[in-house]
Amino acid sequence: MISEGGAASVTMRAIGGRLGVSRAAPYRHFPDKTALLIAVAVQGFKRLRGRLESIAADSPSRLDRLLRMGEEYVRFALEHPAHYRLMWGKEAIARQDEPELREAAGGLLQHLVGVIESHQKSGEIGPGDPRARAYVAWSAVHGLASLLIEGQIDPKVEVEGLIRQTTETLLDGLRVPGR
Amino acid sequence: MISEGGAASVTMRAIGGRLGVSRAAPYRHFPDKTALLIAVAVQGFKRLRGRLESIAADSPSRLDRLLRMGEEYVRFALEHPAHYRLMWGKEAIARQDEPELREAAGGLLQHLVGVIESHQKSGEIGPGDPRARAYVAWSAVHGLASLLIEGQIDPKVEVEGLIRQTTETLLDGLRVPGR
DNA sequence: AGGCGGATGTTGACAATGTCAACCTCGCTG
DNA sequence: CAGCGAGGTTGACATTGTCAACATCCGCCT
Repeated sequence: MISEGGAASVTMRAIGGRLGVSRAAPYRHFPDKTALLIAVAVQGFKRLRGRLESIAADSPSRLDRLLRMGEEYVRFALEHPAHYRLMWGKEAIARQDEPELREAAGGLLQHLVGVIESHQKSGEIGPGDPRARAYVAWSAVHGLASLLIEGQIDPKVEVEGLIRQTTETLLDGLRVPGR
Repeated sequence: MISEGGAASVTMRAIGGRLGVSRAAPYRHFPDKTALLIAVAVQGFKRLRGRLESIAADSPSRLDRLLRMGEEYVRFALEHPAHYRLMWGKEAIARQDEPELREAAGGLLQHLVGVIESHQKSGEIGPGDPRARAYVAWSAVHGLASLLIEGQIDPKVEVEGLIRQTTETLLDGLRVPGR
């Protein structure tokens, strides 16, 4: 439903109708609309993580791996814009800290940190707190994904090229030894 | 109101009440709640642009300028999280392409492109489509700002350091000549 | 001065929505 | 076989965005 009509079209009543059930039925399964949306968001995080991990698995060749992970990340966001937006929007999900959400996002980060550490060991990425470097990498891809999704990027720009350039520039920066 | 109670607290009635006026009064000035929010978002873009331009103005020394612009960008987002979120959320602003919004955001981009071009001329940034390079830079700071605002970054991490590291890594990447 | 129009504001009303409470209705279990 | 709990239903309510009809008031034209 998110994909089809945007987050605004996701209403308790519509969910019920879609399932051939009444408007209040979802409340037997989720305490809140917020809780339901969080569950959907968490599922999104898990899918995204799965995709990134499968890339890391079948692409052992070194730096290539991080590059492809970044590209895949952005591609996921482009394929499921509404879903991706939901994963981030504290707007739609009006709640301070949902442990499940934090955990799902944390898993993603953890995976990235692991990859970065391995590249640091092989010297392809400069030293320094891998967590901080992971945040930097994450910022780059997340930022690009957001800009693309929100339509802030001139449609005339060739998207695949921009994605590649972003990931490569990021890697160039991370490669610099003295930091 | 956005700062105080989040975007959810911004209701037509509350706006009216705040101004000592009735609930429908705002409709004499904006056709829509969406239109009103867009106006607020546009104002946010203008303020942000103003801050970035003033930095560019009083910091003619070369690369330092881009660095400080990036830091200022993230700082703005941290100071006005709800406002910054509104500027991006297609969630809150359910509308396809609002020309005013696009124009405001475009202005920001244009300024950034100009700065990048000047640095390319002086050789501090590698050649290539300045527009594309601007998108890359924008992605980095926007991504970091988003992650910080949405509370995705471990609060134990020292924020100012992370901001600096992000901007420096970005610059390192942009500096690489052969791209 | 007098009147008129446009800008601004007000109240009443309506539909959509999230949510709760009271109630129903099975199928499984002690 | 009685009962209980999971799942479902309808009725109701407050909130909200929004429109229509009506009121008010200030400045301008004659």
